[in-house]
Amino acid sequence: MNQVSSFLLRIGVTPFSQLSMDTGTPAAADTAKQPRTERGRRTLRKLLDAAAVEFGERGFHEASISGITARAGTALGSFYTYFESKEAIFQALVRDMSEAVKVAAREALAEPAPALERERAALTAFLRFAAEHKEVYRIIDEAEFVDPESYRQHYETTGARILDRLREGARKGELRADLEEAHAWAIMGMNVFLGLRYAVWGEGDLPAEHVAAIAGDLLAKGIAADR
Amino acid sequence: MNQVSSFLLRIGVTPFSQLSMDTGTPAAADTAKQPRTERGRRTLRKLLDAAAVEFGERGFHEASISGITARAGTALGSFYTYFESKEAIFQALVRDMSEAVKVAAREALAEPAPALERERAALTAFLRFAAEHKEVYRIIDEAEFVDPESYRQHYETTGARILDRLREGARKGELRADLEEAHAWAIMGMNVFLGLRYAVWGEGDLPAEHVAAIAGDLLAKGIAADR
DNA sequence: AGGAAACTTGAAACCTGGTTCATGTTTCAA
DNA sequence: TTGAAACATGAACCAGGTTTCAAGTTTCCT
Repeated sequence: MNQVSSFLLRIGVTPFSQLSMDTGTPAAADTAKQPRTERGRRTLRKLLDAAAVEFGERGFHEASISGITARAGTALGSFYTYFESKEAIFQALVRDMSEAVKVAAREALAEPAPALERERAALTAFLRFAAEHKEVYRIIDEAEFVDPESYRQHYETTGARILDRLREGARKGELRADLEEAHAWAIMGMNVFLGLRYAVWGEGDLPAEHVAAIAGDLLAKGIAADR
Repeated sequence: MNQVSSFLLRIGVTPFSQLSMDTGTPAAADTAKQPRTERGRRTLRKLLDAAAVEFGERGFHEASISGITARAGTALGSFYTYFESKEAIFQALVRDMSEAVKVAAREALAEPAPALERERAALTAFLRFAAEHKEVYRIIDEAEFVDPESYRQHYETTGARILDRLREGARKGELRADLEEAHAWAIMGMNVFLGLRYAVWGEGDLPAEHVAAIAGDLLAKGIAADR
C-alpha cells in the first residue's frame, strides 16, 4: 500500500514472534494479543502498518485510534482485540522499528572491511534508511516520552553494538586500544544528528555518501590541523 | 524555591523581553501576555517556574494546567491571564531554556583558549548544565513534537555557533581548513548524546571532565590506531 | 456438516482536562 | 482618595477521544 507497509513486510514474516521474547517484565511480555487465525494476523498487520503511518504523520498524541482503524479499514472496536491501549500499539511499533533499524545496519555490515570503513558504511546505510523512513525516526524519538523503557533499550543496544565493532577494530590493530563506551555513544550521537539534519530535515541537498565521508574522515583523523 | 526557579532567575531580569523579538510569524510574536504591574510579573515568573517543573517531571501531555497552577500557588483561571494555551507556555519555556543553554555555553567560553581546548570546555559546561537541569534537557527534546519550530531553531542556532568556532579555529591554523556544517552537527550530536547518557541517565558514574576528555581526544586525533 | 472459538462491528458510555466567564480583589496613577 | 485597569478566582462548561459492550459474522477443527 505504501512505503511503510512494504518496509514492515520486509522485516520478516512474523515480526511479533521476535518481539515477544526479549522483554524484562513478564507482565508486558506480549505487547499485542496473539491472533489465532490467518484473518487475525492480517488484521493485526494492517493495524500496525496503519499505526506507523498515523503516528509518523501526526505524532503520538495527535494520532487517534479511530485514525488508525480508519486507515487500516477496520472497525474501531477491532483495535481492542489486538491491543490493550494506544500505548501498547505504540510500544509494539517502537520495538518493531528498533529491530528494523538493527536489521538494516546488519545487512550493511555483512561483508568484512577495515574498521573505519565499516563505520562509514554503517552510517551511509543509516542515512539512507532514515531518509527512506522518516516516520521511523520520528516514532523512535517520540518513544523517549511515550515509552522511555523501549527508547532506552534501543539506544543502549545500538551503543553496545557500536562498541563491539570498536573493540573488534582495536583487536585487529586498526583502531586505538583505549576505546570505551563513551566513544561508542559519541559516534552514535554523531550519526543520529547527521541523520536528523541531512536525512530527515534535508531535502537530499547532501547525499548520504558525502555526509558519511565527512564523519568517517572525522573519525579517522580528528579535526586538528595536519602537523 | 528550587533549582529550576533559581536557574530561571539567573538568566536575567526580563527573559521575556528577549523572547519577543526573534519570532517569524507576527501572530506568535508574544508567547506570553506582558504583565503591567509588579504583581503580574511575579505571577508570570511563578507560572513559568512551575511549568518547568511540571513539564520536566511529567512531560507535555501528562502535565496539566491545574498541575502548573497548583505548583505555582495560583488559581486555575489566572493561567489564562498570561498564556493563551498550554502550547503557548511550553513554547515560552523552550525558548527561555534554549537561551539559558546558550548563555551557559557562552560563559564557559569567556576566556580565549586553543580551539580544541574550547570544544572540550564547552562540552564540560554542557554536561554540567545538563546534569544540573535534567528538565531542560527533557523539555527541549520534547519540543521536537510539541513545538517543532522552536526545536529546529534551537539546534540550528547551536550548530551555527559551533561552526563559527570551528572556522575561527581553522583561521588560526589550529584546525583543518575544510570544516563545514556537517562537522558542526557531528560534534553537536556527540555532545547531546554524551549528555543524555552520562549527565541525564548516568548517576554521575563518569564525571563530566572525563567524558569531555574522551570526546576532546576523539576530536583531536580520531580513533584510528597510531601509525 | 456443525458448532465453538475467533474475530468484527459501531454506537454509546465515560473521562479527562483544557478553556471560559462572571464575580471579586488589588494596584497605581492622578 | 478614588476609580479604572490589571489581576485573581474556581466552578462549570465542553470537546474530543479512549474504551466498552452486546449483537452479529467468519473461521476452522473434528
